[in-house]
Amino acid sequence: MSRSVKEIFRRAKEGQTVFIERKALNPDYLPPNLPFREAQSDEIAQILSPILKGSKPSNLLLYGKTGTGKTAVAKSVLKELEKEAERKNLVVAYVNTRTENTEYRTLAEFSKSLDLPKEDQIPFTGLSIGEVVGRISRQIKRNGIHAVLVMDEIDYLVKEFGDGILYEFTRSNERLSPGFLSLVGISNDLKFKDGLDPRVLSSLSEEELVFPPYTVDELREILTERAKEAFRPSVASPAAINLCAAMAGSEHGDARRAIDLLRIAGEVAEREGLKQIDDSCIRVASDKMEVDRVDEAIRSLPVQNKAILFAVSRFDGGTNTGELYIAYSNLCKRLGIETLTQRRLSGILGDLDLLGLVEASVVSKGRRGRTKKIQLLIGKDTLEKTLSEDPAFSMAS
DNA sequence: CCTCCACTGGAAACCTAGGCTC
DNA sequence: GAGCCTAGGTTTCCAGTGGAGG
Repeated sequence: MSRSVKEIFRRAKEGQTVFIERKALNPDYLPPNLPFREAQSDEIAQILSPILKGSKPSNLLLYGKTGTGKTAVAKSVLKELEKEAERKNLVVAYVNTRTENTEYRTLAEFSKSLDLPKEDQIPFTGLSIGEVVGRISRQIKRNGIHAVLVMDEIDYLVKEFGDGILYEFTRSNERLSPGFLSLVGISNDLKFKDGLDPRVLSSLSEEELVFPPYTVDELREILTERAKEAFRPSVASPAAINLCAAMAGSEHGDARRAIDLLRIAGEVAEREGLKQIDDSCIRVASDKMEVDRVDEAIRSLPVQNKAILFAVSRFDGGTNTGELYIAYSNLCKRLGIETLTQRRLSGILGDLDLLGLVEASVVSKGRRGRTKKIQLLIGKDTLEKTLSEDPAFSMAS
């Protein structure tokens, strides 16, 4: 072990590393230009441009699956917009509602960009949402601020807390005059509109823009560009980049995933002391990402779901609901945890299926009834290893 | 073509835990 | 603190069903 530690340090000292600029492959790195998103950038710029003449731009909604460049495009246009604006009362704010985690913190974060007077500062806690909205509105009105607020992962906010603050913001514009507030919502989920008040929806989606997934060819080009920044020359061969693009893109053109894959492959190569990323690095990286994903998915499961998953793993070659329920009940008794009903088990199986940990499909066996055919989709050993971390399972297996 | 199994999956009631208000 | 509200998870109840075997 100490030998490998020494080896690592020696390599680092000699600068014999594959990276020049590792952060070019970080998930939140904003590259100087965003290939294949020119159309979207232009359109957003077009929609927001009235603000430079002092009038209110339409609200805007951006849609697209993860890794289609929504956030990056939005951020880069805003950066440009800020540069362009000579007016001092232009405020551009970006908030990710998921990382802020609550309505209150989302608003508090926004308020930081508004430069509230001392007596109106938003404390960590203690105010009602209405009061916070009030202070923000007052400030916008008083100083005639022209504000653009980008709300990333807005679907999360709506799912967790409803459309209350969106409602406030979308209909408050008369009260803000001479200032105004334009909203740019970013969502992964097309369905989130269902839960919205129709008035909010129509106001929020005055303009809509859909981000299509990247094709494999596009991913390849994106990766090539990033690789040029991130790695020493010839570390990432075209063939390696091709493979990354193909592996990550086969599902749904997720650039984030592709970039992660390339970064991890680079880390693998570095660790192995290679000067080039080869196919095996990428496969190792891909496996690692998959294992991490599964691991994380299992770890964050509630006990009951874990127990059911464990029960499924007892059956090689699949099982069905009735059989599984018996096994599961016994397991619960053994572990000393509550036993849920069969109805519930059926529901949880559906969840596990959605997570891709288990395959559960309804089959009919004619006279012998209908049931779910259930199969474990992940390695038994990974599962057992991860589950054994949970104290409730220490004496299982 | 009908039966009838072994469940499925919808609907609604129930049961907490947590947060908020007074 | 008591009282109220809400959100999730769970249970209860039950009508519904694909298709092998009659």
